[in-house]
Amino acid sequence: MKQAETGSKVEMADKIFVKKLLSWNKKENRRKMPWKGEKNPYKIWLSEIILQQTRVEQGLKYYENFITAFPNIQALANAPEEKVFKLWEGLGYYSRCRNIITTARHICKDLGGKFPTDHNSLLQLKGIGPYTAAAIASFAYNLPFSVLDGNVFRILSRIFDIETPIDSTHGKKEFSKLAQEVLPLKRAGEYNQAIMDFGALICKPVPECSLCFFKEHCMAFALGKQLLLPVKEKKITIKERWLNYVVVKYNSEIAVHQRKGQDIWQQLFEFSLIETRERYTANQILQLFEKEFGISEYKVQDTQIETTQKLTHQLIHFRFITISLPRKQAVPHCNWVPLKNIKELAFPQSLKKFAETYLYTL
DNA sequence: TAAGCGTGGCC
DNA sequence: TGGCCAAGCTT
Repeated sequence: MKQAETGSKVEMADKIFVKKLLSWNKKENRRKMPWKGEKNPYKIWLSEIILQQTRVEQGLKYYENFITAFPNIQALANAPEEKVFKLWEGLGYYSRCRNIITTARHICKDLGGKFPTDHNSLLQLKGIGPYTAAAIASFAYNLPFSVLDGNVFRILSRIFDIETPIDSTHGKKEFSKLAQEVLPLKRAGEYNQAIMDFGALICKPVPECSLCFFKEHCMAFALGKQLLLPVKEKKITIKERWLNYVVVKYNSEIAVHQRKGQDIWQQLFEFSLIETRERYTANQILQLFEKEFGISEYKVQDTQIETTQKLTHQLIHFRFITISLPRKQAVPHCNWVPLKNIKELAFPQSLKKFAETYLYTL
Protein backbone atom coordinates (compact mmCIF):
# COMPACT_ATOMS: atom_id res chain seq x y z
CA MET A 1 0.00 0.00 0.00
CA LYS A 2 1.25 3.43 -0.86
CA GLN A 3 1.81 5.79 2.02
CA ALA A 4 -0.67 8.36 0.69
CA GLU A 5 -3.46 5.81 0.87
CA THR A 6 -3.27 5.18 4.57
CA GLY A 7 -5.72 8.00 5.24
CA SER A 8 -9.42 8.38 4.67
CA LYS A 9 -9.74 6.03 1.69
CA VAL A 10 -8.66 3.13 3.82
CA GLU A 11 -10.89 4.16 6.64
CA MET A 12 -13.82 4.21 4.24
CA ALA A 13 -12.92 0.81 2.84
CA ASP A 14 -12.61 -0.47 6.40
CA LYS A 15 -16.12 0.55 7.29
CA ILE A 16 -17.63 -0.95 4.17
CA PHE A 17 -15.68 -4.17 4.60
CA VAL A 18 -16.70 -4.60 8.23
CA LYS A 19 -20.33 -3.89 7.46
CA LYS A 20 -20.43 -6.31 4.54
CA LEU A 21 -18.45 -8.96 6.40
CA LEU A 22 -20.76 -8.94 9.41
CA SER A 23 -23.80 -8.98 7.15
CA TRP A 24 -22.40 -11.92 5.15
CA ASN A 25 -21.57 -13.69 8.39
CA LYS A 26 -25.09 -13.33 9.70
CA LYS A 27 -27.00 -14.15 6.52
CA GLU A 28 -24.85 -16.49 4.47
CA ASN A 29 -22.06 -18.01 6.52
CA ARG A 30 -23.14 -21.56 7.31
CA ARG A 31 -19.79 -22.75 8.61
CA LYS A 32 -20.17 -24.80 11.77
CA MET A 33 -17.50 -25.99 14.16
CA PRO A 34 -17.92 -27.37 17.68
CA TRP A 35 -15.99 -24.53 19.31
CA LYS A 36 -17.82 -21.78 17.41
CA GLY A 37 -19.79 -19.55 19.75
CA GLU A 38 -18.12 -21.26 22.67
CA LYS A 39 -17.65 -19.02 25.73
CA ASN A 40 -15.71 -21.43 27.92
CA PRO A 41 -12.11 -20.18 27.76
CA TYR A 42 -10.75 -23.68 28.37
CA LYS A 43 -12.50 -25.05 25.30
CA ILE A 44 -11.58 -22.02 23.21
CA TRP A 45 -7.96 -22.31 24.29
CA LEU A 46 -7.81 -26.01 23.50
CA SER A 47 -9.35 -25.53 20.07
CA GLU A 48 -7.02 -22.65 19.23
CA ILE A 49 -3.88 -24.53 20.23
CA ILE A 50 -4.98 -27.56 18.22
CA LEU A 51 -5.70 -25.37 15.20
CA GLN A 52 -2.32 -23.63 15.16
CA GLN A 53 -0.88 -24.37 11.70
CA THR A 54 -3.40 -27.17 11.44
CA ARG A 55 -6.44 -27.67 9.23
CA VAL A 56 -9.85 -27.72 10.84
CA GLU A 57 -10.60 -31.15 9.34
CA GLN A 58 -7.44 -32.58 10.83
CA GLY A 59 -7.90 -30.98 14.25
CA LEU A 60 -11.59 -31.77 14.67
CA LYS A 61 -11.24 -35.32 15.93
CA TYR A 62 -8.39 -34.36 18.25
CA TYR A 63 -10.53 -31.62 19.77
CA GLU A 64 -13.37 -34.03 20.40
CA ASN A 65 -11.04 -36.64 21.87
CA PHE A 66 -9.44 -34.09 24.17
CA ILE A 67 -12.74 -32.66 25.40
CA THR A 68 -14.03 -36.16 26.07
CA ALA A 69 -10.88 -37.23 27.90
CA PHE A 70 -10.37 -33.90 29.66
CA PRO A 71 -13.71 -32.04 29.99
CA ASN A 72 -12.13 -29.26 32.04
CA ILE A 73 -8.74 -27.82 32.77
CA GLN A 74 -8.43 -29.71 36.06
CA ALA A 75 -8.79 -33.01 34.23
CA LEU A 76 -6.03 -32.01 31.82
CA ALA A 77 -3.77 -30.70 34.58
CA ASN A 78 -4.13 -33.91 36.57
CA ALA A 79 -3.59 -36.27 33.65
CA PRO A 80 -0.37 -38.25 33.23
CA GLU A 81 1.80 -36.67 30.56
CA GLU A 82 2.02 -39.88 28.54
CA LYS A 83 -1.75 -39.98 28.23
CA VAL A 84 -1.87 -36.41 26.92
CA PHE A 85 0.92 -37.08 24.43
CA LYS A 86 -0.81 -40.24 23.27
CA LEU A 87 -3.92 -38.21 22.51
CA TRP A 88 -1.81 -35.67 20.62
CA GLU A 89 0.00 -38.40 18.64
CA GLY A 90 -0.15 -37.74 14.91
CA LEU A 91 -1.14 -34.08 15.15
CA GLY A 92 2.41 -32.73 14.84
CA TYR A 93 4.18 -29.74 16.39
CA TYR A 94 4.46 -31.59 19.66
CA SER A 95 5.73 -28.59 21.64
CA ARG A 96 2.06 -27.56 21.63
CA CYS A 97 1.30 -30.66 23.70
CA ARG A 98 4.10 -29.92 26.14
CA ASN A 99 2.79 -26.36 26.44
CA ILE A 100 -0.85 -27.24 27.15
CA ILE A 101 0.30 -29.51 29.95
CA THR A 102 2.50 -26.78 31.42
CA THR A 103 -0.22 -24.13 31.09
CA ALA A 104 -3.02 -26.31 32.45
CA ARG A 105 -0.95 -27.17 35.51
CA HIS A 106 0.11 -23.56 35.98
CA ILE A 107 -3.49 -22.34 35.88
CA CYS A 108 -4.65 -25.01 38.33
CA LYS A 109 -1.70 -24.65 40.67
CA ASP A 110 -1.03 -20.91 40.61
CA LEU A 111 -4.17 -19.23 39.25
CA GLY A 112 -6.86 -20.99 41.26
CA GLY A 113 -7.96 -23.05 38.26
CA LYS A 114 -9.37 -20.01 36.49
CA PHE A 115 -8.31 -18.87 33.06
CA PRO A 116 -6.92 -15.31 32.95
CA THR A 117 -9.53 -12.84 31.75
CA ASP A 118 -7.26 -10.16 30.33
CA HIS A 119 -5.21 -10.11 27.15
CA ASN A 120 -1.84 -9.46 28.73
CA SER A 121 -2.15 -12.31 31.22
CA LEU A 122 -3.14 -14.65 28.41
CA LEU A 123 0.02 -13.66 26.52
CA GLN A 124 2.16 -14.77 29.45
CA LEU A 125 0.99 -18.37 29.17
CA LYS A 126 3.21 -20.96 27.47
CA GLY A 127 2.09 -21.67 23.94
CA ILE A 128 -0.09 -18.57 23.72
CA GLY A 129 1.19 -15.92 21.36
CA PRO A 130 -0.44 -12.85 19.79
CA TYR A 131 -2.95 -14.80 17.71
CA THR A 132 -4.17 -17.14 20.43
CA ALA A 133 -4.33 -14.40 23.07
CA ALA A 134 -6.50 -12.28 20.77
CA ALA A 135 -8.68 -15.26 19.89
CA ILE A 136 -9.37 -16.19 23.52
CA ALA A 137 -9.80 -12.57 24.61
CA SER A 138 -12.28 -11.80 21.86
CA PHE A 139 -14.21 -15.08 21.76
CA ALA A 140 -14.51 -15.65 25.49
CA TYR A 141 -14.71 -12.08 26.76
CA ASN A 142 -15.43 -9.98 23.65
CA LEU A 143 -12.32 -7.92 24.37
CA PRO A 144 -11.25 -5.66 21.47
CA PHE A 145 -8.23 -7.55 20.10
CA SER A 146 -7.98 -8.47 16.42
CA VAL A 147 -6.72 -11.87 15.39
CA LEU A 148 -3.93 -11.93 12.84
CA ASP A 149 -3.59 -15.38 11.31
CA GLY A 150 -2.88 -16.63 7.82
CA ASN A 151 -6.43 -15.80 6.74
CA VAL A 152 -6.25 -12.21 7.94
CA PHE A 153 -2.83 -11.63 6.36
CA ARG A 154 -4.22 -12.89 3.06
CA ILE A 155 -7.45 -10.91 3.20
CA LEU A 156 -5.89 -7.60 4.23
CA SER A 157 -3.04 -7.89 1.75
CA ARG A 158 -5.55 -8.35 -1.06
CA ILE A 159 -8.14 -5.78 -0.04
CA PHE A 160 -5.51 -3.07 0.35
CA ASP A 161 -2.95 -4.41 -2.15
CA ILE A 162 -0.15 -4.59 0.41
CA GLU A 163 3.03 -6.18 -0.90
CA THR A 164 5.00 -6.03 2.34
CA PRO A 165 6.16 -9.62 3.01
CA ILE A 166 4.01 -11.12 5.74
CA ASP A 167 6.91 -13.18 7.08
CA SER A 168 9.06 -10.12 7.73
CA THR A 169 9.22 -8.33 11.07
CA HIS A 170 8.12 -5.11 9.42
CA GLY A 171 5.24 -6.86 7.67
CA LYS A 172 3.96 -8.37 10.89
CA LYS A 173 3.92 -4.94 12.52
CA GLU A 174 2.22 -3.29 9.58
CA PHE A 175 -0.50 -5.92 9.25
CA SER A 176 -1.01 -6.07 12.99
CA LYS A 177 -1.61 -2.33 13.11
CA LEU A 178 -3.98 -2.47 10.16
CA ALA A 179 -5.89 -5.44 11.57
CA GLN A 180 -6.44 -3.59 14.81
CA GLU A 181 -7.61 -0.47 12.95
CA VAL A 182 -10.18 -2.43 10.97
CA LEU A 183 -11.56 -4.24 14.02
CA PRO A 184 -15.01 -3.06 15.20
CA LEU A 185 -14.21 -2.68 18.87
CA LYS A 186 -17.61 -3.64 20.24
CA ARG A 187 -18.07 -6.75 18.10
CA ALA A 188 -14.57 -8.22 18.29
CA GLY A 189 -15.50 -11.86 18.81
CA GLU A 190 -18.11 -11.91 16.09
CA TYR A 191 -15.82 -10.07 13.66
CA ASN A 192 -12.76 -12.24 14.34
CA GLN A 193 -14.72 -15.42 13.72
CA ALA A 194 -16.30 -13.94 10.61
CA ILE A 195 -13.06 -12.83 8.97
CA MET A 196 -11.46 -16.23 9.48
CA ASP A 197 -14.52 -17.97 8.04
CA PHE A 198 -14.39 -15.54 5.12
CA GLY A 199 -10.75 -16.50 4.55
CA ALA A 200 -11.55 -20.19 4.76
CA LEU A 201 -14.60 -20.09 2.47
CA ILE A 202 -14.16 -17.18 0.03
CA CYS A 203 -10.82 -15.40 0.17
CA LYS A 204 -8.92 -18.69 0.06
CA PRO A 205 -5.36 -19.02 -1.25
CA VAL A 206 -7.05 -19.66 -4.59
CA PRO A 207 -9.97 -17.30 -4.02
CA GLU A 208 -13.63 -17.54 -5.01
CA CYS A 209 -13.89 -13.96 -6.17
CA SER A 210 -17.13 -14.61 -8.02
CA LEU A 211 -18.77 -15.33 -4.67
CA CYS A 212 -17.17 -12.42 -2.86
CA PHE A 213 -19.27 -9.58 -1.43
CA PHE A 214 -16.28 -7.27 -1.54
CA LYS A 215 -14.88 -7.71 -5.03
CA GLU A 216 -16.02 -4.24 -6.12
CA HIS A 217 -13.80 -2.75 -3.42
CA CYS A 218 -10.90 -5.20 -3.43
CA MET A 219 -7.70 -3.68 -4.82
CA ALA A 220 -6.15 -7.03 -5.67
CA PHE A 221 -9.28 -8.01 -7.62
CA ALA A 222 -9.24 -4.72 -9.51
CA LEU A 223 -5.59 -5.30 -10.41
CA GLY A 224 -5.91 -9.03 -11.03
CA LYS A 225 -3.31 -9.69 -8.33
CA GLN A 226 -5.24 -12.10 -6.10
CA LEU A 227 -2.83 -14.96 -6.66
CA LEU A 228 0.23 -12.76 -6.09
CA LEU A 229 -0.86 -11.81 -2.58
CA PRO A 230 0.13 -12.14 0.16
CA VAL A 231 3.88 -11.89 -0.51
CA LYS A 232 6.35 -14.07 1.36
CA GLU A 233 10.08 -13.50 1.21
CA LYS A 234 11.66 -16.39 3.03
CA LYS A 235 12.75 -19.51 1.21
CA ILE A 236 12.79 -22.62 3.32
CA THR A 237 15.79 -24.91 3.08
CA ILE A 238 15.15 -28.62 3.35
CA LYS A 239 17.63 -30.74 5.24
CA GLU A 240 17.96 -34.39 4.27
CA ARG A 241 18.63 -37.01 6.92
CA TRP A 242 18.59 -40.77 7.25
CA LEU A 243 17.04 -42.32 10.34
CA ASN A 244 18.04 -45.97 10.49
CA TYR A 245 16.03 -47.73 13.15
CA VAL A 246 17.31 -50.99 14.51
CA VAL A 247 14.20 -52.46 16.07
CA VAL A 248 15.51 -54.69 18.83
CA LYS A 249 13.26 -57.51 20.03
CA TYR A 250 13.55 -60.05 22.77
CA ASN A 251 10.63 -62.46 22.73
CA SER A 252 7.64 -60.12 22.71
CA GLU A 253 9.42 -57.08 24.08
CA ILE A 254 10.78 -54.11 22.15
CA ALA A 255 13.56 -51.70 23.08
CA VAL A 256 12.24 -48.14 22.90
CA HIS A 257 13.79 -44.75 23.54
CA GLN A 258 12.22 -41.39 24.40
CA ARG A 259 13.51 -38.48 22.32
CA LYS A 260 15.00 -35.51 24.15
CA GLY A 261 16.85 -32.36 23.23
CA GLN A 262 16.04 -29.70 20.65
CA ASP A 263 15.38 -31.98 17.71
CA ILE A 264 12.06 -32.98 16.19
CA TRP A 265 9.62 -35.22 18.08
CA GLN A 266 10.73 -34.20 21.56
CA GLN A 267 9.33 -36.59 24.17
CA LEU A 268 7.95 -38.98 21.63
CA PHE A 269 9.18 -42.56 21.52
CA GLU A 270 11.28 -44.31 18.91
CA PHE A 271 13.40 -47.42 18.47
CA SER A 272 17.16 -47.58 18.80
CA LEU A 273 18.48 -45.18 16.21
CA ILE A 274 21.51 -44.88 13.97
CA GLU A 275 21.35 -41.56 12.17
CA THR A 276 23.50 -41.00 9.09
CA ARG A 277 23.95 -38.21 6.60
CA GLU A 278 23.53 -40.45 3.60
CA ARG A 279 22.07 -43.81 2.71
CA TYR A 280 23.90 -46.71 4.31
CA THR A 281 23.53 -50.38 3.51
CA ALA A 282 21.92 -52.67 6.06
CA ASN A 283 25.31 -54.20 6.84
CA GLN A 284 26.89 -50.80 7.41
CA ILE A 285 24.04 -49.84 9.72
CA LEU A 286 24.37 -53.06 11.69
CA GLN A 287 28.11 -52.51 12.00
CA LEU A 288 27.51 -49.08 13.47
CA PHE A 289 24.81 -50.50 15.70
CA GLU A 290 27.13 -53.17 17.09
CA LYS A 291 29.79 -50.58 17.81
CA GLU A 292 27.53 -47.90 19.30
CA PHE A 293 25.19 -50.15 21.26
CA GLY A 294 27.64 -52.86 22.24
CA ILE A 295 25.38 -55.61 20.98
CA SER A 296 26.81 -58.27 18.70
CA GLU A 297 24.75 -61.36 19.38
CA TYR A 298 21.48 -61.18 17.46
CA LYS A 299 19.48 -62.58 14.60
CA VAL A 300 18.42 -60.34 11.73
CA GLN A 301 14.72 -60.67 10.95
CA ASP A 302 14.22 -57.99 8.32
CA THR A 303 16.28 -55.26 6.66
CA GLN A 304 14.00 -54.26 3.81
CA ILE A 305 11.55 -51.68 5.09
CA GLU A 306 12.27 -48.18 3.78
CA THR A 307 10.07 -45.11 3.58
CA THR A 308 10.30 -41.34 3.58
CA GLN A 309 8.51 -38.50 5.28
CA LYS A 310 8.49 -34.86 4.26
CA LEU A 311 8.51 -32.32 7.05
CA THR A 312 8.41 -28.59 6.49
CA HIS A 313 12.19 -28.28 6.83
CA GLN A 314 13.36 -31.85 6.46
CA LEU A 315 13.23 -34.82 4.13
CA ILE A 316 13.58 -37.92 6.25
CA HIS A 317 14.55 -41.32 4.93
CA PHE A 318 13.58 -44.15 7.24
CA ARG A 319 15.16 -47.57 7.33
CA PHE A 320 13.86 -50.27 9.62
CA ILE A 321 16.00 -53.23 10.51
CA THR A 322 14.40 -55.72 12.86
CA ILE A 323 16.63 -57.95 14.94
CA SER A 324 15.98 -60.34 17.82
CA LEU A 325 18.23 -61.12 20.76
CA PRO A 326 18.82 -64.65 22.02
CA ARG A 327 19.04 -63.35 25.59
CA LYS A 328 17.73 -60.24 27.29
CA GLN A 329 20.30 -57.52 27.79
CA ALA A 330 20.37 -53.77 28.32
CA VAL A 331 20.06 -51.67 25.18
CA PRO A 332 21.73 -48.28 25.74
CA HIS A 333 19.28 -45.38 26.20
CA CYS A 334 16.36 -47.76 25.75
CA ASN A 335 13.76 -49.49 27.89
CA TRP A 336 12.14 -52.83 27.26
CA VAL A 337 8.43 -52.52 26.57
CA PRO A 338 6.07 -55.44 25.93
CA LEU A 339 4.75 -55.36 22.39
CA LYS A 340 1.19 -55.08 23.64
CA ASN A 341 2.06 -51.90 25.51
CA ILE A 342 3.71 -50.15 22.58
CA LYS A 343 0.29 -48.84 21.54
CA GLU A 344 0.08 -46.80 24.73
CA LEU A 345 3.15 -44.74 23.82
CA ALA A 346 3.17 -41.75 21.49
CA PHE A 347 5.30 -42.27 18.38
CA PRO A 348 5.99 -40.05 15.38
CA GLN A 349 3.49 -40.82 12.66
CA SER A 350 5.94 -42.71 10.43
CA LEU A 351 7.03 -44.94 13.29
CA LYS A 352 3.44 -45.53 14.31
CA LYS A 353 2.62 -46.64 10.79
CA PHE A 354 5.64 -48.94 10.70
CA ALA A 355 4.60 -50.49 14.00
CA GLU A 356 1.02 -51.00 12.87
CA THR A 357 2.04 -52.50 9.55
CA TYR A 358 5.01 -54.65 10.46
CA LEU A 359 5.62 -54.87 14.18
CA TYR A 360 2.32 -56.00 15.65
CA THR A 361 2.11 -58.75 13.06
CA LEU A 362 5.55 -60.24 13.68
C1' DT B 1 15.79 -12.54 14.80
C1' DA B 2 15.59 -16.00 11.81
C1' DA B 3 15.14 -20.68 11.96
C1' DG B 4 12.83 -24.67 13.24
C1' DC B 5 8.95 -27.38 14.56
C1' DG B 6 4.64 -32.26 11.87
C1' DT B 7 1.20 -33.72 9.26
C1' DG B 8 -1.92 -34.14 5.48
C1' DG B 9 -4.44 -32.18 1.57
C1' DC B 10 -4.41 -29.81 -2.60
C1' DC B 11 -3.44 -29.04 -7.61
C1' DT C 1 4.31 -34.74 -8.20
C1' DG C 2 6.56 -31.76 -5.43
C1' DG C 3 5.91 -27.41 -3.52
C1' DC C 4 2.72 -24.81 -1.04
C1' DC C 5 -0.30 -24.25 2.48
C1' DA C 6 -3.16 -24.58 7.39
C1' DA C 7 -6.89 -20.62 13.37
C1' DG C 8 1.61 -19.73 15.22
C1' DC C 9 4.91 -20.17 18.75
C1' DT C 10 9.44 -20.55 20.87
C1' DT C 11 14.21 -19.81 21.19
